[in-house]
Amino acid sequence: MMISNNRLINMKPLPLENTTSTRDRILDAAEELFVEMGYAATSLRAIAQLADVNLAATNYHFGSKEGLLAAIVHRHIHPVNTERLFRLKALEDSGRLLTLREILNAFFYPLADTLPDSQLPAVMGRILSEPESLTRPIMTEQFAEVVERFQAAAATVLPGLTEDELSWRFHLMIGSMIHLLKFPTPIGSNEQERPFRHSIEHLITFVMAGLSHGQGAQNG
Amino acid sequence: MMISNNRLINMKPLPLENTTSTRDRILDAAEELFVEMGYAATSLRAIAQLADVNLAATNYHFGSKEGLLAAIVHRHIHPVNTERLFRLKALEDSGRLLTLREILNAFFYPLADTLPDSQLPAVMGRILSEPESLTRPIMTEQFAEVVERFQAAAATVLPGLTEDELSWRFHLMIGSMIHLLKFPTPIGSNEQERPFRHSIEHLITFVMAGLSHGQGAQNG
DNA sequence: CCTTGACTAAAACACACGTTTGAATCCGTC
DNA sequence: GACGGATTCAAACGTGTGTTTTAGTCAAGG
Repeated sequence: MMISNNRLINMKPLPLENTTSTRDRILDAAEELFVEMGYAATSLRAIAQLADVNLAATNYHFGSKEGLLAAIVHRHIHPVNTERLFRLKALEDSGRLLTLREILNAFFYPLADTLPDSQLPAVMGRILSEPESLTRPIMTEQFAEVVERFQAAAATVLPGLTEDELSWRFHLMIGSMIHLLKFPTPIGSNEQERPFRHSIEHLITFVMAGLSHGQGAQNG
Repeated sequence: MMISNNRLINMKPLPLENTTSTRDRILDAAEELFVEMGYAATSLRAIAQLADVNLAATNYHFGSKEGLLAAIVHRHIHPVNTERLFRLKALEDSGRLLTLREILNAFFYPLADTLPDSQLPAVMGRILSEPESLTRPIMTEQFAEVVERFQAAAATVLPGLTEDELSWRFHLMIGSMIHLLKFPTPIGSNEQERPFRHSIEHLITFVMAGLSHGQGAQNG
């Protein structure tokens, strides 16, 4: 990703204009098209047209197409991860003995709570499904720390599991989560649309069973 | 997808040449590159070069880039689905009362058994993560029937679940499966490479707990 | 009022893409 | 050994891509 030569490209605090800024219109349009077509199949021209913005504006504001992607991811996932760590810290600071359910709540519910009605599920579901070469830098930068922290927390309430076994189960848990982001309701079901919280609830009970099976009493 | 004007494009029985045919070399090369770069980011020119084949050969043999993708999927998934249904039928014909474990075995193990040492996990993991517009026709054509059949079988051994609840759990199960195809071992773990059977075993115990929680005794 | 810097506009650049064409070559069959 | 369909080949077509350039607009500051 080339760095634009005259401007920091990523995290500029919004200038709080009364009308939507060019920069934000690009982010919104790009998001919509990435979800629909995938990253590679979405052209900057299509983004510029949908955002009603000049073609060069994207490269001006984000340096490159990849920089644009990074900005989209960051906008969605940064507040979620902040909230996740905040909730986990609150749990740990309570001094109580935690339950697995509490830990999973702290991990998953920020996906639904932090930016209500946001496009987060669709956006992240699609982006996390892009080829590894595109995904890996984003995954590691945005996720590694959080997953590690939560896996450590889970280890304390699942003392019967080896580290390897726990990482296997976490691995599969992440798979369920990504799939649910991409398809928030069962495919081919007549389930009507519901708040994402509802999907999260199914996810938590499912993975809680998967994480804790073979242990003693399931807490939570 | 355009149909080539002088040839059926998909299912020609291999001519059994002593040396690898052009058609097969294209399939092998395309597979490798699709896995690495994704569909959209892989050019026919790169495929032709890797396969040591003329650029026009792909369109000659498969009609279009999309036809090539369909042929790749079919080559991997058709024998697996055949084997899945065969094993399920064998179970059902036994007249016994089945266990959930038996049904899941019949569903998942063909992924590892049917084409030993094949590229199936990587290939399908990547392709199933492509944008929906590309994926959907493939999913429905190749998967709908099998999933429906197995979900019906699972319903008989999980009588305590509503149809909606079961489809939710199946939905999450498929997510774990796809993720496991894409990443056969936990990310960031020091787990060494193992046969795919080993990943499958983790998958089955994980989803078995997720599918059957809240039920009575877990059978299998 | 002029300057400055952030931003937008229009056009072009250089290149890669999927696909098509039409001739050349292979190869089993008559 | 010539015919004919199957396959391969080199070359080109038309289009779309991400990016860059150059000029222009606009609002605030000195």
